[in-house]
Amino acid sequence: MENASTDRSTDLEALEQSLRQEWPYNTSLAAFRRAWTLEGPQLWQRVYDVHGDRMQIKTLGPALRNLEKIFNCTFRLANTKGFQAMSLRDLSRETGISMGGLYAYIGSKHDLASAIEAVLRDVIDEVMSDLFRHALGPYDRLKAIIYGDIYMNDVMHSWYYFCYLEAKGLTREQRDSAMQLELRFDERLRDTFTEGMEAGVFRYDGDIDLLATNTTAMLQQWYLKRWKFQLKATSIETYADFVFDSVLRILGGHRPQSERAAD
Amino acid sequence: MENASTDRSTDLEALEQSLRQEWPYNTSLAAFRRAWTLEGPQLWQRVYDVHGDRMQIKTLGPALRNLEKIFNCTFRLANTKGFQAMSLRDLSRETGISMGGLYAYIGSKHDLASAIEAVLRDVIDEVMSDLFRHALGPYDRLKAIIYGDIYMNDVMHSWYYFCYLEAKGLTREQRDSAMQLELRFDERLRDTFTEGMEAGVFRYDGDIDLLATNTTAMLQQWYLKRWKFQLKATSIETYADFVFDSVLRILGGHRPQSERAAD
DNA sequence: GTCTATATCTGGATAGAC
DNA sequence: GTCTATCCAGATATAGAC
Repeated sequence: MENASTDRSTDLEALEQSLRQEWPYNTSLAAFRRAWTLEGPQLWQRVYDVHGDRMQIKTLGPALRNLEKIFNCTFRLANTKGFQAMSLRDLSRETGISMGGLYAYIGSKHDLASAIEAVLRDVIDEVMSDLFRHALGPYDRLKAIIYGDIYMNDVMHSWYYFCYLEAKGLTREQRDSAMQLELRFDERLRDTFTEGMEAGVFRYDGDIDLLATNTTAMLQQWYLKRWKFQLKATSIETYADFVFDSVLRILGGHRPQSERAAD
Repeated sequence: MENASTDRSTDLEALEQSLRQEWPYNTSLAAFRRAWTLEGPQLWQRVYDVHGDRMQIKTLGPALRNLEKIFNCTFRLANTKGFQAMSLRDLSRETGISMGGLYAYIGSKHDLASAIEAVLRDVIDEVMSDLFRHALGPYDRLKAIIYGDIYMNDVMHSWYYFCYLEAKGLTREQRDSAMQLELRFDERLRDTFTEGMEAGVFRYDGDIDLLATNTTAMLQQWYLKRWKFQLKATSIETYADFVFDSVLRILGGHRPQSERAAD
């Protein structure tokens, strides 16, 4: 991933460059997708990186090709009839891979669900780490969180939807980590609110923890209520604008002069 | 149900009496529970009314006693491991009723899920019909919807949670009705907003449909994110106040003089 | 690396005794 | 009205050929 350097000196460099600038990936869904390539071969490569050690197949060519088939068909089946209700025979038929073949890619049915959760966490962690590595003012930070998260929800829709609805099938550890991840996201929102209030950008005398919690909930709607948005033909930009606008209205916030930059 | 008269003349009477008054059941959770008795024997009687024709047992005594066991254990099992993952042998062990015994109360495993959905719909319909039979001003109507819905979510928590997460296991018809019910709820919120704007009680220039949609989402949080509210020890009154306050802030609304009544 | 064939078991559902 | 015993479809998982 070119966007997420793990090298310390590069981190510092990026951090300085980005001071007082907008997060560069939230200007549009198209820009986000171009920057983060969470689709196509790079996605399946990531799946292989995370899950490869549990596979018998080591040749990259067929591995990536079949991982794509297996995961995509799992989403199609699980997100309509449910993961428990989906049999591996269903999956075999749908992918065109035999039963025996499937087991060269997954250790067990549960392993498959587990891998999906692990890959999604990996992606979220990478994108959010990058977002918080940029030093943004509270207004731009809030904007980056909201737009970035909705874009990510959109690109990784099947993954989020699966993890939300099949959480009960995961291990205790995985459920706990998922809860921790959500709590951490809430905290980051809350800290952004607090920071903005201290800076005089927001003024709000209500319950700031609950506001963070419910902002998270509004963001999750983009993958949880897809049927409704499709029915009403609501575009992703419309929805992201709406969420941002709603939170600002509650917070009593407007973009401060000091944060006006490239945008 | 004493609260939901189907008699027309009584309807009109209640309607006149309630003009310009608050909905009488949203003053506190305790008041709501006292008025609507959605627990105990009356609840199982309702289950029997809705689902009884599919049962072999016709004697009311054991019927109510075992229905309570079966449904409560189903909630405990399904809401932890999932309905599909729960076997009827699990349910048999948990209830203390034999496999054969269970089948005297349900036609099939799927029937059980189906009955849960049907009973919940019945309750929602009854409570909401009553709410909208009262002629309230837009401010009080909004308050009644928000508090009433959260109270109902709380009392019927297991039922809501089950229906939300096991929706995929239901028939196409049932899923469609559930979606219709939610859309109708959104519409009623939206109409309340519109009415309030026309009356000058609210002023809002944003997307009113999305606001209704996301208000519904905030209300659903009370049963979807119970783990978070328990963790943070958020009381139901605190949460209901917060949601009402947030929507009012977005709408730019305050309680008008004209709607001040008994409260 | 992929397939066929098969072992093994679990779960839903029913028959019939009490 | 409730239980025991049993049937059998369908599920996961593996062995071993190609």
